[in-house]
Formats: sequence, C-alpha cells, structure tokens
Amino acid sequence: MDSIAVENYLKSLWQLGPDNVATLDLAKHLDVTPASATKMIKRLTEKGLVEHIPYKGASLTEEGESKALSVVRRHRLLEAFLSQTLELGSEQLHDEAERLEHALSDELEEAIANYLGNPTRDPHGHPIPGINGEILSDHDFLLTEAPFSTDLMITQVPDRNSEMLAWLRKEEILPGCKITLISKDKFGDSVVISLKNNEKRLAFSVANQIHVSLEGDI
Amino acid sequence: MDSIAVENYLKSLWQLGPDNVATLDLAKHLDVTPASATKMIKRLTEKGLVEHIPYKGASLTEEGESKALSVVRRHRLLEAFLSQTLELGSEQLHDEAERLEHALSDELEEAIANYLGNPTRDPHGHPIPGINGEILSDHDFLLTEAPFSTDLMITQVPDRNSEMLAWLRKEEILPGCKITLISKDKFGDSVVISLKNNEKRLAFSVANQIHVSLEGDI
DNA sequence: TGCATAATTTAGCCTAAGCTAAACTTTTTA
DNA sequence: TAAAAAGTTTAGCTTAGGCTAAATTATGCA
Repeated sequence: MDSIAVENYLKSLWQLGPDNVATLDLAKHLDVTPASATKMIKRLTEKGLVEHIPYKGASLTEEGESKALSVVRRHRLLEAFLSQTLELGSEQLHDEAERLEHALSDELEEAIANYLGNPTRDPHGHPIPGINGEILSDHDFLLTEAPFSTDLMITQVPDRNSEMLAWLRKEEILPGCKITLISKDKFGDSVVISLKNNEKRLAFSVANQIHVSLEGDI
Repeated sequence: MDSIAVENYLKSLWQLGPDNVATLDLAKHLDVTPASATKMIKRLTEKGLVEHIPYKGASLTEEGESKALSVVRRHRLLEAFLSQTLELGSEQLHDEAERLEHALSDELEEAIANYLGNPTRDPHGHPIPGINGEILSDHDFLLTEAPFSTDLMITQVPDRNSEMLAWLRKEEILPGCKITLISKDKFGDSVVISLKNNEKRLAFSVANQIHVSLEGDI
C-alpha cells in the first residue's frame, strides 16, 4: 500500500503532467518546500514510479501513471457518490473526496461504482478513469480555444478552488449549460461569453479550466 | 488535528477501558509491540489525553474520552451510512469504517448524521455517541448474564471479527432477534440459546459480546 | 558572452511512530 | 519468601516525510 503522501505526489504529477514537471510547480501544488519535493521524487524514482532528469523535470512511468489514475478514479467516484447521496455543497465535495480517496478499499470503490451505475463523469464533468486506467477520450476542448459564435455546451468546470466554484455556481456556469463565446480580450486577460442571453466576463485563467464541446457532441 | 495513530490509540483505550488498561492489552489490540504502546501512552499523557501510572495502567482523561467518542461516533455513523446506501456485507462494514473514520470532517459527519436521521444505533446495534459524546444509556446486558427461559431480544452483536460476524449471520443471530437463554455450561465454555425453536450453542467468549434486553424494553 | 537571478539539489536537522534488546517491576508459584 | 515468569519501561535504532540553509545548475538579460 502506498502512503497518503505518495498517492498525493503521484496524483499531482499526473495533474501537472504529462512531462517534465518542474520541482517548484510540484512543490507549490502540494504546499511543501522544493527540497521536500526533490526528496520524494527521488524515492518515487527508486520505486520505479517516476522518471527524473535532474534539473530538467519529472514524469510518471507507466506504473506511476496507473497508480495516479487509481487515485483520480477514487476521488471522482467519491465526489459523485457524496453528491448523489448527501446534500453537499459542490464546493465541499472536492475537499472531502481529497481526504477520503486514500482510505477506499478496492471493494468499496467497486461497490460505489456499481451503486452509481459506473459513471464516466463526476459532478464537475471530469472523466472518471476506468478500473484499468482507461479514460474517456474527450473531444471537448478548452473554452479559451473554442470558436466564436457557435453553440457550445460546458462539459467540465474546475473542482479545486471552492471559492471559484461558488462564483461559477452563482453565475450559473455549470456542466451541461449552453453558451456561446463572444470575444477573447487577450490584453484584458478575459473572455466574454453569452449564457441565457446574458453576457458574462471570465478571467482567462478561469476560462482556461472550463471545457466545452460542440453542442450535442458529447 | 490528531494523527490516525493517536485516534486509534484513544479509541482502543476507550474500548478496553474505562480504567487501568494494561500496556500489553493495548499493544495486542493495536497489533504493535508493548514498547511502542508505552511510548505512545507517554506522548498522550503529555498531551493531557491519558493518565498513566507506570506499571499499573492507563486511562483516558475527560478530554481523551471525548476525542475517543468522536472517533467511535464517526465509525458507527459510517457503518450505518455504508450499510444503508451500498449493498455491503455486514462483515465488510467494520473494516471500511475503520479506515474512513479518520478522514471524515465535522461537516461530512453531520451531513451523514442528518441523512440518516440522527440514528442512535449502528447496524450491529452499538449505540452511536452524540456530537458531544452523550451515549445512549442502555438497559441491555450481556447474554452471559441474562436470566434463563425469559423472552430476550438481541440488541448488539460484535463488529470487529468478520469471521465471527459471518458465522452469526449464518446462524441468524442478529440484532432484533428474539431468543431465550436455555443453559450456561461453564465448563463446556458455552451457552445454549433457543432461536425460532432451534437450539444453538455459542462459545462463552462469543456470548460475552452479545447484548440483549428484556423484550420490548429497548 | 558573462553575470545575476531563478530553479534545483544536497546536507543536515526534526518529529512521529514503529522496532529489538536489555533493564526493571510486579505477580505467581514452588 | 525467594526465584521464576510475566508484564512494563528504557535505550537506542530505523523510516517516512517534513524543514532550513547552503551549494549547484540553468536561464535570461545587458
């Protein structure tokens, strides 16, 4: 069994990957010092879970990725399960799943997956990896890269920042919503979308975490 | 936040308590060496969670007990929640709850309690401590101390040994069952009960973990 | 191109929680 | 009641995973 720390490092490497993950980025993501990240990267390299070129960056080996995907699967199944059974704020889901994901046995994982009917997306629209790491091959793309004046449907919103998530919910920017992209203001660092005939302005960094698909194309 | 190890020591002390818990018993319960238990008892004493008289035994302080009860509450709520939502074997419940109990936030704990309608017993019949540690004052008693030839109802079965639990289930010895005590064979180390007109023989050590109440007295 | 800055790694320290072996108490028993 | 056995504690070691400070390597800019 991998420790909670190891699971978190693998998950972060996957989220920041796929290649040449910088030590500093990893350290920031996990809220540890760069020195701690370096040390753990070494340990993971010795275990065969990570490949590391000193001063260049780290990436997951096949085995490392498979373990990372297992953590991601547990996380997203938990979000779906908690959201379905309990009346939990969408913002809370992520934090709870973040802790519970490390305490889930294979059997419980599968019991939850069955209970939910083996879903392929979590409540934020993120794909849930299969038991062998197969991940839904999306043909959705980032809102910042979408065509203008075309019917779009939101497929994914970010889940890590509960403040941002609360704001998105207030603005009714949620998975399943139909929108069109009006303009990208690169220097104003924002994009403008239309949603139910209202125009809304989003920071570029937010829009960059929202995925959309051409309507009905999911 | 207390570590998982600290929470487990507190819970074990509560289960083995209330007083003069022997280092060896604690160590066995947690599957660590006596030396490790001694060391942790010291740490807990310094934190004010345990009182310890060297070579005599340890017991929880008020603060320690309150923390222990919080762990027990989370454990039993989880057993109830998992048993209600998922189709999990009763034997599996305990092990899953054992790991998840340390990863439950106060908010999730309360969300689960509300979802379940603030139950006072878990699926094995054990009382669930309230949020401030209030515990249902049972007037049930051990099967080994019950009167003969009297209508009894099983209120609690053990939850820690999944093999024993599977056997109890096979024999249909479950919370809510009506039984009468036929005989206690002290030297045969067993008791005999009648259940649905069948006589069943239980080892004393098993009967000692089963609680009963006078019928309708719960 | 060379130097300043940024990123990364190394060295050395700390704590929690485990272990074994040895020392010390307490209890049991002959 | 003294010696043996059982239980407990102490001493000292180990590992994981943090940290800071210092050394090293890469990068960007004049």
